[in-house]
Amino acid sequence: MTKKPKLETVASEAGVSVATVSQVMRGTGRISEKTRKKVLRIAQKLNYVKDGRAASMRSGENKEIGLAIHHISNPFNAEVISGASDLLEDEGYLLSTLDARDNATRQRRQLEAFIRSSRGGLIWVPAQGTPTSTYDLLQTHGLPAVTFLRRPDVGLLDHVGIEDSDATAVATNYLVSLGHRHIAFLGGIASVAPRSERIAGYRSALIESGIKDSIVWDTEDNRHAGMDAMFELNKAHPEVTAVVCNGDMVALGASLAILQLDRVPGRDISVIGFDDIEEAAISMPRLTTMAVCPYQLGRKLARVMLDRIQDPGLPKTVTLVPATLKIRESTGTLKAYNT
Amino acid sequence: MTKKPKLETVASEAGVSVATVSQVMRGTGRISEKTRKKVLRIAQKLNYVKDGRAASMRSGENKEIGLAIHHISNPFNAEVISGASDLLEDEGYLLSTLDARDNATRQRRQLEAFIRSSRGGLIWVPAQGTPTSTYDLLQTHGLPAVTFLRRPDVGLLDHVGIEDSDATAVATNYLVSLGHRHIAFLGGIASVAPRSERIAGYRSALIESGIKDSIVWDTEDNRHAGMDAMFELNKAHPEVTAVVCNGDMVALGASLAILQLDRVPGRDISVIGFDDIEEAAISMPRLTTMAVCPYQLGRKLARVMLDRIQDPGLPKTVTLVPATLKIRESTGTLKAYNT
DNA sequence: ATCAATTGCTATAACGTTATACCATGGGTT
DNA sequence: AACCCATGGTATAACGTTATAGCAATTGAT
Repeated sequence: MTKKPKLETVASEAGVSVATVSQVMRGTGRISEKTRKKVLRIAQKLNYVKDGRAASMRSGENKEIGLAIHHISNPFNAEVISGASDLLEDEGYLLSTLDARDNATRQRRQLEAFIRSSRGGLIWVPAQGTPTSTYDLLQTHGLPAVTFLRRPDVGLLDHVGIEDSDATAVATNYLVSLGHRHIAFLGGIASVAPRSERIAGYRSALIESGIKDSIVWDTEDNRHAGMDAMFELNKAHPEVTAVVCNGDMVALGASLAILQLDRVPGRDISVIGFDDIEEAAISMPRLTTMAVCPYQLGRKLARVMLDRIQDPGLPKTVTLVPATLKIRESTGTLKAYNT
Repeated sequence: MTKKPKLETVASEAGVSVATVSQVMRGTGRISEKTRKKVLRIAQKLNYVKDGRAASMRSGENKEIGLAIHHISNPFNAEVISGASDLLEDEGYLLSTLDARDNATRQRRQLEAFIRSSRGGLIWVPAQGTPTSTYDLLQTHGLPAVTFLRRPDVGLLDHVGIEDSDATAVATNYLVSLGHRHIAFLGGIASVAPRSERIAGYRSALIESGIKDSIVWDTEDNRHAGMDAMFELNKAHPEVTAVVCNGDMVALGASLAILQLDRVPGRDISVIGFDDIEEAAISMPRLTTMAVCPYQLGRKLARVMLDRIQDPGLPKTVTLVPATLKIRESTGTLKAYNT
């Protein structure tokens, strides 16, 4: 294996200076067509790839941007990543993903590594219990950052999220319109955004309809936990005939629990999800949900990130995308015997 | 926002030289306890984080390693990532993930970016149709690399995979032992490893049992595609009473299709998966599958990567982990009227 | 023939680390 | 006093790029 080629290697082989080679590689400066061709040919022959560390150090540019999120396996998140990645790649950036599994300490370490390598930007969902010192860290190092889904109290960063409160209110109102009176909110742990806002939407819808009973039940946002939680919820509150879920994965888990209790989602107990992941349209029964288009959300995220990189002086922006009710079979009118 | 602090900033504040600060930060050299404490205190105060680009450039070390995979949203892959990430973090490395969505061109671009930034190492699943030039690229630049799941023909890299052929034979034999005679293989596209090996295992098991009928049906490896494919398969080959799937996601999709045909997986048609993702244990019906522990697989992968980094001269290794049959409800004996 | 402008290229100083070599100083031993 | 040898530091040259300034030629206008 020959030594890794650098500018100098190419330059001496081509009989020109490193400056010339550098300019050829970047397509800048005034270079005759003849030497340009020659340098390119030799660079290709030697398999030359520039050292991005040196380049980025000198030029201050870095086309690698990071995305730090909890639970990449969540299909919603995965689609967001696809959307962001597609748009960024079109602009010559590279998106790499970190999964902190919602652990603030782990996330801190990961963000430090990002700062260490002076990444071009960061899109992130703050992990649960993120201390303000982490926001400070980003601030002092001037890393262009956009938060996603969870909006921190310190509003120093750009943010892209969902109209959580409105959407959850719409979902709740829909269940009320079907005749349900005992409606629970299921999913999420602690009161991190956006869960707290969703609960607010849920509560305000109930109050508007003159329903006093409000039941909020904690779970981690995955299928298994959602299933277990639904069992518990049903045991503790058998009167509940409808649940608004904090995400489709929880809703799918809840549906599973209902089926295992020999009831049918949408007939005996109504379930409404949030996200509209691909599986929602093919599950049994098919899931009624508050749909947001995660792919488009990802693109929006990338757009905000690019704008921030291009002009760090811009005022901070907050973008909230709406969610729309998608009615399928997991919801239905309240049966007579349940009233 | 203050300027980004560097060694010099810390040094002048502490009244020492940059060399001293550098040594303190790395815990090398001879430094008195007194100045050590002082420097550390000031570095902390200034939120100093070293520039990894400069450090890595000078020292030749890089503690960032990359994982390039198709479809991070696949729960199996996600668990592998967790396992690898945990072990690597313990050793002070950072793992970031790239999703090429099984596109060779996209993957090529991503790997080039990795070489540009001289990452410490690469764990990857070669995308479908990866040209040999991509392997060459890794070779010429000496990037320590480990392939995963899909073993390239050019055996120049370390590899960690699954005993695909054996496992699929075990699955097929189990179905035969339940009385099934018309068994199909469902999932995967084209003949990339490990699918071709799985098909080999499936075929050899059939031949051993004296069954001539072998049906291989293509699908992308996700739930939706699996469902659609099962519909088609059933239409084309209504005689099939059992399917061996190329992954749990396909198997879950197939189960869904069977249910929608008003049949029951495990009673009318047997379904057997591969991977044993978390959902397999809670789906309806619960999925019989060839279980591998993806988390442990991830750790193994990280271990191989670290060994390779530590000693690039080591002979290349190939590790194949076994899969074990986990019997649940999606498989059952052949009913009389089906023979 | 003179001056100005353009073309094509090069020399060189950064960027922020780390590795190496080196230099004081202050004991202990003879 | 002369020596050795720790101890606790510092100065400085890399690492591989890019940005800037500048220098010969060549061309074109007068």
